[in-house]
Amino acid sequence: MQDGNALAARPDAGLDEDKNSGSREKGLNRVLQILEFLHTTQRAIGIGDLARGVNAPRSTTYTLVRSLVDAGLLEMAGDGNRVYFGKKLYLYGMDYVRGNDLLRRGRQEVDHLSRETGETSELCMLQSGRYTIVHSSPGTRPFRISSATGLQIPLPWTASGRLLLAGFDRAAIEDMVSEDDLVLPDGRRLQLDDFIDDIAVAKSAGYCVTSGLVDAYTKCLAAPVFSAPGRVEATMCLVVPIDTSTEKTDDLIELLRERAARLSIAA
Amino acid sequence: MQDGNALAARPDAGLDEDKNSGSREKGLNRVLQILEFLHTTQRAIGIGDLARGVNAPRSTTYTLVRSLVDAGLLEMAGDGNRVYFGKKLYLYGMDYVRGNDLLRRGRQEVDHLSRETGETSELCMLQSGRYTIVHSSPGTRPFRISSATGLQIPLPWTASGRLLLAGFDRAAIEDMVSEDDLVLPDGRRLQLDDFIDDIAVAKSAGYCVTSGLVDAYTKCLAAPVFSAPGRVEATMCLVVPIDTSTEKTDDLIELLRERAARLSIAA
DNA sequence: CGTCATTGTCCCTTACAAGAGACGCCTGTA
DNA sequence: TACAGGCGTCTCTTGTAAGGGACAATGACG
Repeated sequence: MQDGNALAARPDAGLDEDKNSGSREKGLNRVLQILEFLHTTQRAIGIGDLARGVNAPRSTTYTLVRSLVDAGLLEMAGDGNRVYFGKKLYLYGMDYVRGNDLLRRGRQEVDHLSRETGETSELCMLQSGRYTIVHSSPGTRPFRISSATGLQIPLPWTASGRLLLAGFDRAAIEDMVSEDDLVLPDGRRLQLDDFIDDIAVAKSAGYCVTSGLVDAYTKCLAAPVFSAPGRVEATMCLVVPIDTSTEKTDDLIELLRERAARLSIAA
Repeated sequence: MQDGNALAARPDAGLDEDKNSGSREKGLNRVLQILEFLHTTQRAIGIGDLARGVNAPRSTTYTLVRSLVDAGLLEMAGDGNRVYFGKKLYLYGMDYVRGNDLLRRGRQEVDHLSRETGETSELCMLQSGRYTIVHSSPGTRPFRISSATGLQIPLPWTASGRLLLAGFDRAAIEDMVSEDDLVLPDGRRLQLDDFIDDIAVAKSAGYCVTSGLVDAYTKCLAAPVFSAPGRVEATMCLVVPIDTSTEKTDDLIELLRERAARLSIAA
């Protein structure tokens, strides 16, 4: 994973001022940082490296990791001195799925849609103010568009982001979008006003299409999933080659909107 | 955490360091208890009830829940003052699956097996000294055998339990199996020695069948999945009607062992 | 209308966990 | 052989978070 492209190291814009002055940290916060760190690395990691990664004292890290391993939230990886997520987290995650109609049905719908169209399909949500790919199904194209579940991407880079922010006022949007988020991967810079305009357009249109934002070869089609009238809870989206014909794109959008609407019903 | 399921099985067995004398608890431990509690309730719960459920002061519980909600590990449920697992836990759980070949392939194998045979199929593992159904696929019978993912059952009640303990010595087994665990749902009581004998038999046979242990209508066929020679990492099992013919049972065991062995290879 | 139970917030105290650092143990390499 | 670097454990101190408890605001009774 390219840590370079702003996904991993995020100073968290503003208020979460990084007291690196070594102020004593609450154990729980350290744990949350550890989990988040493992989520970004996506692999087992040594405890020493972990301590360095979350900028915590070694002794503290050992203590916390032991607690977490005992609890089953983390597991020691095969070779013995590395840790990664544990079975407990998987079980809790399954509990979440079970308790969440939208996610459960959304996953099925996404899988179905990608099999049906052959394109990469995703279910996206806001996750504590950030755009998150909650589930994705790869499609059948020879080149696979990279989009791991759980990946977090700046909202302005995506079509879904424009839909997910439909319900929020300007202040809330400014709050969620950092300056860095407005800079696209290719270096271009979006204007916040333009982005907010996009959101309004997407809201009234009931779908959104972006071309060549995250990369130059794809466009992204997205449709909103409502949890209540006007409240966008999630989006379904399709990632297709940027040269897809207008007619085919329109067909796909139509299909996508229909499926997204179907998800909206009982939520 | 030994007292993890205290509320499910034994409302107040008392023996587990239940220092209700008001000893100050570490925040992290409280959090672990909260998560475990939500796992057993399987539903959103009010913060007051939660505090009562984990026997924690209200003020502390509010503080912790707020942290967890901010972090996305928990979410406020729809109506507003209830909490349940959050998206973050789902994402971490998916990370676990991704980083765990055995689980990923095991899930597929189980789904496939149950479609193929029409019987309920499960993947089981030891989870911090407890038997856990990690994944299950319902099968096509009219009466559905209840076996939720994440369910924890006393080891002696199951065929898989006998296989999972194959690698452990007597002391370790005694440590994992409480007195209560030896009492079957119908009230019968197993002798620990008999259980340990069962384990030895299962180990050398390479499979295990139990009839009418958890309930009177089913038998359970299980085969071991090895992560290293001799080390049982998981089991696959089939739950079939107790009156299934011997020949069919034998066929199923054969199939099961083959599939379990296939899982073992690369792990 | 009172009464009782619950919910969410706040403040103050002190028990205790986070952290610094030293220690012994490995393994690699110069 | 000596050194450097990482790992895992342990001890001791002190800053701080857990907890007790009071408070206002709700809502459910009768």
